[in-house]
Amino acid sequence: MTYNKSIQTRKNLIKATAGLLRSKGYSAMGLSEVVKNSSVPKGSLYHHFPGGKEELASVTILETGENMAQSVMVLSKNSKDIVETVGHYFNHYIEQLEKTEFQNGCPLATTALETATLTDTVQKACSTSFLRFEDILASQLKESGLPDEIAQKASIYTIAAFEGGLLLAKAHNDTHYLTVVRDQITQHLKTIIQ
Amino acid sequence: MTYNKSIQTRKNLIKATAGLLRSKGYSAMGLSEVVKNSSVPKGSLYHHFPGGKEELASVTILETGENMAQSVMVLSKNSKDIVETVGHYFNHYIEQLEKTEFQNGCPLATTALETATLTDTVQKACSTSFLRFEDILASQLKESGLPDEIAQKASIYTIAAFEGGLLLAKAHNDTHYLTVVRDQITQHLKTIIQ
DNA sequence: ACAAATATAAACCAATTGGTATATTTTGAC
DNA sequence: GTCAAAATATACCAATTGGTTTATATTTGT
Repeated sequence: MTYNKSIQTRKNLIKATAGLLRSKGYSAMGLSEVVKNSSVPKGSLYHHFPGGKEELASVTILETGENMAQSVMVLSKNSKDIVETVGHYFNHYIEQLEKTEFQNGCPLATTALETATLTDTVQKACSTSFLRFEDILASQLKESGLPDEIAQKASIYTIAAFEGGLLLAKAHNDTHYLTVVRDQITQHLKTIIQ
Repeated sequence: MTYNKSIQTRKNLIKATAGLLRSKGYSAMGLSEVVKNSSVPKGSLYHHFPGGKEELASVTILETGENMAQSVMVLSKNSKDIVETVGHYFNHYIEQLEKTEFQNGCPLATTALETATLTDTVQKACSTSFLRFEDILASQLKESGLPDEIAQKASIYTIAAFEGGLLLAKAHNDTHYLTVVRDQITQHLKTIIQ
């Protein structure tokens, strides 16, 4: 085996970081909390991520973006059309919010807002992750017959509604806001894909 | 005069806090930064806000919410209909983002996401402020002839799109995202108010 | 099996965090 | 003008922050 334990350590660090970034964001996430939640000593953290907090967060955010994109792909394979896919995606987050007492909203949002003008590397990681998400959704919309430019704009619009809905739901501690947004955006999508 | 300097001190503290909450959020805002930006000694801060950081942030957030609601009212008085009002509101934030190199997005969003599961008092302040905003917009939509329930839902949908657009614009450091969302939501509003 | 590369552990650091204590100054009503 | 209340200023605190160092242990290819 080639450094199995090492790979596991890295995975544990990223997993703990992802959870903390999602629930509390970048600034409130202490590295002491990361090492505690992952049962990894601090020395190992700096061995795997010499760039410290910024590198750890950047790598985690990029992996998170990849996971989000993947889950859209999986979801769309099990749905009859893009409208159903988006509906399911909203429902997944509604469940997450309720299951975790509103700790688990969008894995990127809080960090993206905080780091936009704080650290270049994390900001770029967030941007890349959102772009990945946007492109996957846009490609699904194109498959529904929308022209390229329309699809790209509809993708942005849908993600904006999604993020805004998540924000309001978390701010109010009430998933009602997310259901309202879900119903309206799916209605809109239904009308534009003939 | 009755304690003019005291009132000014309080105003300075709230103004500095508002700026920091808007650009960096709650966790990254240090009280040492607040007292520096406001030229107020730390002792005065705890005199005016015995509850410390939480109280200072809560009061600031509530005042910010009031200001946002007021600006919608002013804007709608100078617009021919709700569609124009919303368009102008988006444009204002587009300008703000560009003018401040993406520091000044939504004055509530970052703090709302961070504090949703961190502090009860700040979370409630954010919720109250968003609700104030939502109700003002809903009442404007009702004046355009929409039935109560439809207006309330359209208000939520509009604010979600707005917040999501701001989030994406900040995450990407690109106001393009906000213009796309603006165009689509105003188009939508145009169709529902006959 | 063994040396070289890699990873872990734990003690340690300066700087900053939110928050206090207390002495001094300023204020306004009488 | 006096005096009590209110506000300000400064020095201070323990706790935590991100980050470093160094010694030890573990894996690895050969």
